[in-house]
Amino acid sequence: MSDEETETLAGTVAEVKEVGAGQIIVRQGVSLSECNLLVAGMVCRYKDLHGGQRQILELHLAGDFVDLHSFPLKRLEHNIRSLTRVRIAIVPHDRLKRVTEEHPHLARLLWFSTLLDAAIHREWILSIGRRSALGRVAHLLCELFVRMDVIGAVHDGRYPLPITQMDLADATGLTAVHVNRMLKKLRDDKLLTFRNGEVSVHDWDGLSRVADFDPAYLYLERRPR
Amino acid sequence: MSDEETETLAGTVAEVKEVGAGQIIVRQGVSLSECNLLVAGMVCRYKDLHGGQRQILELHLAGDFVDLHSFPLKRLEHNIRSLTRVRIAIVPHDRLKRVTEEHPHLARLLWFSTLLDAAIHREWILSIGRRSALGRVAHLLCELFVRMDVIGAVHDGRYPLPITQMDLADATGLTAVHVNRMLKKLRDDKLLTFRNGEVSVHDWDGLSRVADFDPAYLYLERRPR
DNA sequence: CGATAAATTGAGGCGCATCAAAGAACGTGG
DNA sequence: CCACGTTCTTTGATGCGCCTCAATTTATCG
Repeated sequence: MSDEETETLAGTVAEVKEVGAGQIIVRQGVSLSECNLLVAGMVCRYKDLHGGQRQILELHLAGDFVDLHSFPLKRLEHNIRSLTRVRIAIVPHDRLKRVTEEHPHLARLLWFSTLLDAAIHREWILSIGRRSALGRVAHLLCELFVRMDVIGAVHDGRYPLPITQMDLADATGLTAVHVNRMLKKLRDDKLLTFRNGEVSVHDWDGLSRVADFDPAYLYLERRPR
Repeated sequence: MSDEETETLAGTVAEVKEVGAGQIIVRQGVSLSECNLLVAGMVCRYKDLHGGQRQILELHLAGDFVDLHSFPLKRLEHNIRSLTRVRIAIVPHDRLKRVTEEHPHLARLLWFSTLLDAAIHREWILSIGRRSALGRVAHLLCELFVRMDVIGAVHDGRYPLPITQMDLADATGLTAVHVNRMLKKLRDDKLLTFRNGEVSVHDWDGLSRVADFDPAYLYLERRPR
């Protein structure tokens, strides 16, 4: 994104607000007229079954345009909830409409951003469908390592992860008890430690191997305009 | 989509070709300069782990713009394979670029179409992560019923599904053996029959209940321009 | 510092996988 | 149109990975 485009996008922000941890930011089925750009903190998208089972669909970090897809979709079929205290920039749909019509390249970048979410969804389908419990946990923590690294949140192989093991369970399709056992195994195998809201990677190559991790799906390479 | 927009989009087609069953249409990682619009037949997107386990990510029916997301993404991180003999319309990226710049509303419709895929991905994450094996199979067959109905392929509660039980297994994160048992149970419970490449739904309400199916994620309602 | 939520560990059970083999459907060529 | 190989479906027997239930320890927060 060019500096000019960054400025154009920044100009669409109508308001910046703070929300506490554990708050529902967008509720499924509600008609929407604005999007939420996550400035600081962490949120998740999730869905529940009637039986009460919860599945987290994606984890979002600072910089993510959490519900940009509500612009074309008009409503969401899932909920969005803050995992920590968060700062959110509000972008009205009508401003997005104007900006995307006047700036085709920026429009494609925004489109790209929603497609990146879809690519992450697909990797999660693979993960939950075919990876072992250990592989699933390892893979998720690999993904977050790379995404945290992109936003400069990794230092000395460590990054903050202020969520519970139950959240990890809901993201991987496991139970909190089993996630705990898998984390113990990763720790015992000297691959990584997750403690006090921080992930510390000790052996990236070993971890990637267990996770069968390939960052290609995160589309990190520089792209032509 | 207006008649004029339909015509505009039709004008972007450079070529229509036929491909046999079981052919790879797009290979992961390859740089792309055109998209494939499925005119007839059925294709799937899938990914493999190094261990050889396969996961199908989405099933596509006639009318689906199978890899429209390659337009902004430039390459795909998964494969696309024909499940049956298919007819495909080829749309070059440069024509899409021109059309989307000149027709903002059509651009949003195309964006919407890729977001619908993402919504389907999310429902699959929920399905594979939290539904029972029976629920997963039932839910997938519910989804296909509704999508087949949209394209007018459902007659007397029946629709064609020319794929194998192994394909169903790869789509639901199960084994072919267990899918077979779940199909038997659905049959014994008089909910549906899947035989000779055709699904016959006997009890939609019962099936929906077992699947915990809610078609909201398919965004079927009419939307404002 | 007390209350509450989260992490940890153990014991036991179930759902789905794995392995195996027979039967049915399908495609292909004679 | 039938013979035949191949793929797909079906069913049974067995095992394991993850879930469930439960209790204790540790962290978090007002």
